[in-house]
Amino acid sequence: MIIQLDMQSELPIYSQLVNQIIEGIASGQLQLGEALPSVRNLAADIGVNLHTVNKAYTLLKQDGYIQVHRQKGVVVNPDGMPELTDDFLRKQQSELRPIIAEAICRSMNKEQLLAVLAEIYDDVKEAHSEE
Amino acid sequence: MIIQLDMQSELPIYSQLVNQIIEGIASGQLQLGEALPSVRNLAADIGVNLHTVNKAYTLLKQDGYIQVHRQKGVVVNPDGMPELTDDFLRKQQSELRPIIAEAICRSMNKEQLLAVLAEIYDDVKEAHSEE
Amino acid sequence: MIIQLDMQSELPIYSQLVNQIIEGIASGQLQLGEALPSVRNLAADIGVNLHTVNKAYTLLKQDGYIQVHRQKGVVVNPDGMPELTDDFLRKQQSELRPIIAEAICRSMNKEQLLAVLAEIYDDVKEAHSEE
Amino acid sequence: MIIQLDMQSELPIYSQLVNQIIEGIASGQLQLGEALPSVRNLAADIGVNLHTVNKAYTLLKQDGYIQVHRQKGVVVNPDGMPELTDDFLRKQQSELRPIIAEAICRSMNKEQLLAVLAEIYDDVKEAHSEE
DNA sequence: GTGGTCTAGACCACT
DNA sequence: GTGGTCTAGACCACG
Repeated sequence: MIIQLDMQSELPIYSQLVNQIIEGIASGQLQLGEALPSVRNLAADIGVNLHTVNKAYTLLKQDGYIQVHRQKGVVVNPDGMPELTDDFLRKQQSELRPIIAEAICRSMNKEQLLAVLAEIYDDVKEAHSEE
Repeated sequence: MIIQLDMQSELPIYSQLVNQIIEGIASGQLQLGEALPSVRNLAADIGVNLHTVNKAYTLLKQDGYIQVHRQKGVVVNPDGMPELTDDFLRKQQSELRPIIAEAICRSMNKEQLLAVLAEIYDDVKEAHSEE
Repeated sequence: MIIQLDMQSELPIYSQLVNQIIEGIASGQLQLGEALPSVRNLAADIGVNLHTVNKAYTLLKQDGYIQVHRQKGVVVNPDGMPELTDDFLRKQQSELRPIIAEAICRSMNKEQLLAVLAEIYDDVKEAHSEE
Repeated sequence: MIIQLDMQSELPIYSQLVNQIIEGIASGQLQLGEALPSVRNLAADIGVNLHTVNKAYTLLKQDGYIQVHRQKGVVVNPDGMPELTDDFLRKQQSELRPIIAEAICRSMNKEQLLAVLAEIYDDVKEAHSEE
C-alpha cells in the first residue's frame, strides 16, 4: 500500500498515518490478519521518525484496528474491526457537525452534501479494485 | 447565542469558537449583518483570554464569515457568506474521507452514514426554531 | 467630488480621506484655491465622525495641501502645492520599495511594473476630463 | 540576511519583518527552499517578542512565500513564489495610486516617477551581488 | 528544539 | 469603548 504524507499539513504525521492505514483497511487493500511493516521498516520507507510510526501504531492498537505482537510484528486485527460504539458515534457526530455547518453557510443543500458523502464512500470502498 | 466550550478538548479553544459561530450562522441564530460581541466582552463572557477570541474572529474574517469594522465592532458579513469554492470542496473532502473510512471499518453502510449526516444537517438547520 | 470610503479597509478612514483629496487635486477635479466643504458638512455628507474629517484636514494642512481659515473655511492651497523635498522622496521610496519587492517575487519584470505605474499615472491625471 | 527594524515607525514590526523577508527573496539573498531562523532565534536576534515574529511568519505562510514544516522549522517556499493574481494586482494598484497622486501634486512628471521606480527595482534586484 | 496555544497585562490608534 | 499591536512567560504536541 502506498502511503501519501503531506509534510506541510496541519494534521500531525502520525494522524495522517493512522488515517491512511484505516482507509487501507476500509478499502480492502489491507485484509484482516494481514501483516503491516515493522515500525523500523515503515519509518525508513516513508522517511519519518521511529516515534512517529510508533505513535500511529499505538493509537491503532488502542482502538482495536491492529494487533502488535512482541516478536511477530504488526498485523491488521484478525478478529475483526472495533465495534460501532456509542462513543464512536458521538465522536463522529462532533466531527461532522462543523463540516456540515460550514457547508450550510456556503449554500450547500442536503442533497449536494449527501452526494459528496456518497461519492467519497464509494471512492474509499472501491479503491481496492484499482490496486 | 450560547457558546459551549470544552476546555479539555484537543480542539483549540479558538477553533471551537470558530465552529460555534459558523454553526450559529448556519442555524439562523446569527443573521447576516448581526453584531457579534466585542472581543473583550466575549472573552469575559466565556472566560478566556481576549487574544483567543481575537484569533477566532481573525480566522472568521479571513474566510469572509464576518466583517470587522474599525473601532465599531464585529458583524456577521452582511454581504452574504463565502462562496462554495473548489478549495473549500477539496478541504471538505479531505476532512470527510477519514471519517468515512473509519465508519466503513466499523461496518456502517452507506445508508446509515447518509442518515447520520442528514440528521445532523436537519439538527443544525432547525436549531433556530428552538431559540 | 465624490468621496469613496471603504469602512472595511485596514486603512484608517482619515487616511482614505487624505488620499482621496490629494487625488482630487492631482486629477484637477479640485483646483488651487477651490473651497472644500466644512468639517461639519463633509462629515455629515460621508457619514463619519467630525474628528475623523478634522484629522484628515489637519494632516493635509500640515503637509501644505490645504489652508484652513478660521471663519472662511477650507480651501485648496492657492499658493501652490508642497515642494518635492528630499524628505518626501525618501518617504516615497520607503513606500514603493516593499511594493516593488513583492512584485519581483511574483515575477513581474521591470517593463510590466513601469506599465502599471504609467497607467495609473494617466488614470489619475485624466480623471478630471470625465468629471 | 540582515534585518533592519525601525521601532519608531508607524509600520508594525511584524509588517516590517514581512517586507524585509520578501525583499530578501526578491533580491536573491534568500533562495527558494532556504531555511529561515526559528521563531525564537529570530526574535532573540532582533530583540522582539516571539509572537511578533510568529505573526510575520504566519502572514508570509498565508501568502505562500514560506512553508512552515511541522517541528522542523521555516523555509522559503521551495515550490516557487505565489502567483501574479488579479487580487494581487488590485491590491498593488490601490497601494500605488495614492503614492502617484501625491507625486503628481508635487509636480513629478511621469518620466521622473518611472525613473524612481526603475531605480528601486534595480536596487532591490541587485542587492544580492553585494551580499 | 520546533511551532502552536493560551494567559495576563499593557499601550495605542481610531471613532 | 473598539480592535490592533506588543511584551513576558508558560505549557504542550510533535518529531
